[in-house]
Amino acid sequence: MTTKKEEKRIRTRFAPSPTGPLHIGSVRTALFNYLFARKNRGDFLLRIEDTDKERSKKEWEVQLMESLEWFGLNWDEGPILSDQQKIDFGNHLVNYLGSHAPYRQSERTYIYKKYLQQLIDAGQAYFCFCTKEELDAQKQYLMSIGEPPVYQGKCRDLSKGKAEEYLREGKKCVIRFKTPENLKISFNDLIRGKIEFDSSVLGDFVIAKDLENPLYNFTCIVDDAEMEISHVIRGEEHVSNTPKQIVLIRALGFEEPAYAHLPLILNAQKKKMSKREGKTSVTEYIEEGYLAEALVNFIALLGWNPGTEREIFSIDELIADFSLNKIQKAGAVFNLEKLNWLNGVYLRKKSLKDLTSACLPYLEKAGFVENVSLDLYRIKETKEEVFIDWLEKVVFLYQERIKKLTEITELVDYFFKKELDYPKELLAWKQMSDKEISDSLNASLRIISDLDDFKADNIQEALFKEAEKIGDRGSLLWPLRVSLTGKKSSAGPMEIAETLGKEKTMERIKKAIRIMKNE
RNA sequence: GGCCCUAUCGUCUAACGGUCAGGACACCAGAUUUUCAAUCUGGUAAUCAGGGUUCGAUUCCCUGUAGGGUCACCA
Repeated sequence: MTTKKEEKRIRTRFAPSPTGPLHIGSVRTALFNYLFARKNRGDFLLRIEDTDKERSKKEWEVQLMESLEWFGLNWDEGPILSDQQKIDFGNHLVNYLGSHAPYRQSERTYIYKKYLQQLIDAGQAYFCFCTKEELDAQKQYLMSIGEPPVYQGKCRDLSKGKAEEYLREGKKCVIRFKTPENLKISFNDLIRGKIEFDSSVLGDFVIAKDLENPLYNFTCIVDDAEMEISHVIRGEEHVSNTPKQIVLIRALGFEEPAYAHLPLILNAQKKKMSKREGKTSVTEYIEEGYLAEALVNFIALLGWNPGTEREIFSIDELIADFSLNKIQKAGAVFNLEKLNWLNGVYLRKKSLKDLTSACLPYLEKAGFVENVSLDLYRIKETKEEVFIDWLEKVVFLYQERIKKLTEITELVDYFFKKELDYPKELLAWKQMSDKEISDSLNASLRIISDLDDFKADNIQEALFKEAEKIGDRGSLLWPLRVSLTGKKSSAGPMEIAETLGKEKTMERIKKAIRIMKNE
């Protein structure tokens, strides 16, 4: 005889509803489910909770899966893709999905119906014919006298005959669960410890609009049981749903999963992040040029810590170090500054090739270049053709300076413009007089025109030699740099000159000289 | 309002009941530098309050305070 419980396979799920873009908090929920499953060599499932037919849209479902793909959060199993889904999802996503389509609640109505009927037959659920107006008034009243605003059970003991009669008449109704009275429902939250509720605060809650239209709390527990989910890891806002789900689980004789409720991600006002203020959907962060690695690293550290002082983690390293008991109980403010820093770290880590290809869409969108053929681009304004290698040189100059991919366009715009537009005063380093500026620019022009091998090192050597005579590098380099970029801050002038090429460099210095002459 | 949860630098967080309360971001100063970054060095900055328990409390208990979540025929 063995008393040791058989090791249950770890199975988690991410269960979003396709009613909008993926929320940053949902990504963290997905990530933690993923990390926990991978860490324990278990399964990670995706379940689309689209029981709300009004609000659920296929477009959101597609976008949601694309976001998950972007983050690299792959799920393990699912039904076979239908022909309709292949059309809806598009080639790219179909290729990506392979055989792992997500579970969709809208396709599982027959399952819920079966269990719903079971509860009704057993007298554990009943039809309620109360009107919305009636219920609203009741709720108002209960709250005004400080009682929990729960259903008072008017239809609870309606006779079977009467209910059937109403049903036949086509009277509007819902299905309520007959919540056991005077019952303490407690569960052991893996993050928070024991949490207890009194069943009186639950009331006879609605579990379905009708047999064909079950509601969240019901579909959720049926699916979790059917899919043999071992750990339900979800946001803190679900704590109050848990006792409802537990009484349903018991009524249906299912096995209770383990629960872990994640602390919320808060905005700067310490409130639950909402769409109203700030960016909450991941698509916005993607568009702004945050990298998946950076976002994953950042989000993981929001409410979880490795127990060491390490800050940088790849997703595989997170899997290796992840554990639920290192998760924080209190909500965490989304700290954009730290995300920016982390993104910079990952941007600097990227190979130049990868970074450049990540920047290209932004450069094209800004109208700087257009793709001509494989590696060939055309600068839109000058019609000049450049190879990808050259674009890599441009990007390289700013690899250490960008925090987000969007920033690349304003940083490098001067490489793509025919004419630079800047005020004359910008050419002055400290208190330089007009004459000093002109002299400085002429000196740079002379030095550069004398140079044969136009490499940054050579340019620097020649320039520094001249600067020594003047005794001040700034008065030579600043005007030169501004003449090439039209900006008060940028990468170094020698590197820029090399990238620009001798001809353009000279053109721009000459232009600056003309500006000094007020021409 | 009822119920539930939470509380360490501005923010994310570390600290078997014994640490000088540690790290990271941000900020400030210095080094480097033509500028802006990057980089390096240093610095400012916290245990919500009051009671217990204990030789000793950030840590355990109670009360208060503050903040958050939730109270749908949404999920």
